[in-house]
Amino acid sequence: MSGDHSHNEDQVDGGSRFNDKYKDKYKEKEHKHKDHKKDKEREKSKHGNSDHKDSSDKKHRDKEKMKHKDGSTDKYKDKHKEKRKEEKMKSLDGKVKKEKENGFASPLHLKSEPEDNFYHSPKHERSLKRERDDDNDTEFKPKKIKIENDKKAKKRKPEEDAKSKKTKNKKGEVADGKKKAKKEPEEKWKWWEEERYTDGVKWKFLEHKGPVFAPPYEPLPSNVKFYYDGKHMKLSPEAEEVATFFGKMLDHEYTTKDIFRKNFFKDWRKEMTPEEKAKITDLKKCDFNEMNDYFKAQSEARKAMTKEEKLQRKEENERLLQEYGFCIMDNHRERIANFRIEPPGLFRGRGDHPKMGMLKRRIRPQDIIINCSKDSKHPEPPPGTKWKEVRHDNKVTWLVSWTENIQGSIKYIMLNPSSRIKGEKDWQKYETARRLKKCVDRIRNQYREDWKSKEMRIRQRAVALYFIDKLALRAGNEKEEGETADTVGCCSLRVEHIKLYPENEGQEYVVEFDFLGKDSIRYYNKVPVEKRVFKNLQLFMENKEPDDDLFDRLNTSVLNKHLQELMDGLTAKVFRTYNASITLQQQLKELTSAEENIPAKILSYNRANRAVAILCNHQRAPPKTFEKSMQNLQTKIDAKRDQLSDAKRELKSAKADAKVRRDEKSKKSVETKKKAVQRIEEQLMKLEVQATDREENKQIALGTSKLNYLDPRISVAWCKKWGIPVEKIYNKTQREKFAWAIDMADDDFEF
DNA sequence: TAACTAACTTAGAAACCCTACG
DNA sequence: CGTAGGGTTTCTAAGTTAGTTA
Repeated sequence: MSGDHSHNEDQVDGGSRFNDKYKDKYKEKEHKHKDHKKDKEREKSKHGNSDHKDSSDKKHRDKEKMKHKDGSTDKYKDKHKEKRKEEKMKSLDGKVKKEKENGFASPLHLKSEPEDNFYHSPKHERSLKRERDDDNDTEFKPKKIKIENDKKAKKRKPEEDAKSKKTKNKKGEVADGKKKAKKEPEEKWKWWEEERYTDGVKWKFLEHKGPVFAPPYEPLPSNVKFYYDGKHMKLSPEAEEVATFFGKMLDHEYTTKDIFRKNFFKDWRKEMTPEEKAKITDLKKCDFNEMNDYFKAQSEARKAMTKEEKLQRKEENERLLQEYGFCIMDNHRERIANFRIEPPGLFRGRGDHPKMGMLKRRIRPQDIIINCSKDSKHPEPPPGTKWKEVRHDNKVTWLVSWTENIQGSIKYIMLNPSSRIKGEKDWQKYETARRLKKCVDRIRNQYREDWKSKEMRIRQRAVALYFIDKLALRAGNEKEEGETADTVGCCSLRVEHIKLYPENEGQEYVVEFDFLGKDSIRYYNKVPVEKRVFKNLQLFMENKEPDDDLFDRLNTSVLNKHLQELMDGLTAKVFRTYNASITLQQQLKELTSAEENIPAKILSYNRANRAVAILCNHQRAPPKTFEKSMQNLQTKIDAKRDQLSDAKRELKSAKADAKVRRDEKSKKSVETKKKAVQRIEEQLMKLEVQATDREENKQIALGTSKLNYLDPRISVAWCKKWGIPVEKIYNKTQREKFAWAIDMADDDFEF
């Protein structure tokens, strides 16, 4: 058997001696696996591999073997094989099925970042006045907030009005004691001009009103009936509530999926009375249609409400927002992101999620942990109830937490992205990425060196890092099989996810990636790689089954530990941030031309943004109405064209007329006509740009990168440089989130 | 060391709402 | 004035990362 392990050993062409210790360790781990099936599977695959003792394998093995001082093993990484195999048996076309229905198919290539300059990182590096080095620099002058300067005040006028309305309202807030403190300055607080906490403390004072619970269940009116096997059946309130969750979703594809139905039915039965349970044994015999109709009618009714009713609803919402949607954190009133507790319902996992359809139970006060300062006025639980706990932990940022019943994970209520606590973190994230910029050359040289390492784990680490850097892949943690959809990232890639082509379409050493990533979004890409990478991949894949891990000596923890050594604060995800931001900056430089008008410049911006979205594989399902809306737009364009030729014709005749008549009036008429033509031309151009933009955006989602990966200062600087109002790039919410960047970035900001 | 836990960021879909157009 | 449809907001799932525990 010992030989059977060989493929697991750390060894590379360099070869080395056999290592029995490792084998033992490996065995030990095996026994830790909870599932016996998995052990069996393990054995199976070992046998399978032993069959592959080809000469090259032998050669490697016999030569000096690379050792893994870390004693790393195959670890649990492949423990989940069995299930996957089973699934595959069931559906050979699993891939196709699993794929999201977003129509994504073709390899999207980032046109920029050509191979040849990949390792050249932009040189110019300059720091802004106010900037501080993210980690240790605290030499910030805590300026007191003053009036914003005129320019900005002007620019922000529209929202400012809205803002001040809000700030007025807040006077309603409790103003007791020293803590609550000084009246909020009416101007926007520039937290970025103040010093930060350094010691892991997130706040000194925190007060809030607790969460808003989901409204209690309202039983259906008696005329809305449920039928089982064609016969009316009155359900108990508990069973009825869960039934309505399903009834509401009848039009959704989920309800056609086997797993969803199975999970739902199982959980639903748990809520039934013994009688109901005895009777309702087959979901297919359940008729939820009246419920479905009822809820549809309800939403129609809501839409059809009178203005006053709508206004009333709005005001009620606003009241709730004012009361529960804000907290006081360190003397400032800050917006809470999700102050409403998630209502009960059926779990909607993405992709092929094994738990889809399970009942997400209602959260009650006794499930809730409150976090606030000791010296604050603690939120009251609803009458007759108790919180699970009230704690005062100022090393964390959340206000409320509870444990969710599907995955057993913890959910939190936290602050809005516009808040200081989120903003600082965001800013810091980009500063870390900028620090990476300074040393990325070194790191790239290093991993290129490591491709030649004698140690397998180092080679794997280096190749993985290359992918993360070049392709902006996610780190790829291991996941518990059967708990979530089968998706992967870089470190968890399996052999089946890549194909190697020594030569493909005229290019050498092409790797084809095809896997499901986060949210079960397909990643498909064909990329030429360096020869050494290619050879390494061949080596990593040797004697492995399709569902073996490509990087069996690597996981995210190992990788991140290594990265940490290369640069303080460096982790795998920093590469995504860095590459996204640097790409935007590069693309903006490349695509923006001074002569173009504003709409054209904005198109360029969107294209630069798009390059990033493609790099990060941010996709969306093409809107259902996409084709139609494209057509509509085309019709508009055609109409505009006609209008233009009409206007031109009129201009012509006006000109002719003016020539003959030579009077003021006809001259004027020419001028007007000229203007009209110009105006129409502009409109046409705008429409055409819009069409191009939309077409190019069909399956690409720009929002995610804009919100999470692109240093906003790059965009702000670009706007300032070209005289584009930031509003054209960022909507109100985005401007709130990026207020720090809008305030501090000048037109010469360099990422 | 690996498994587990906590905290926090990132993500696409769906719901909502506003506005331009007929 | 009604409405389509597109932008915005909300929702909550699904990741990453670091720290703790066994």
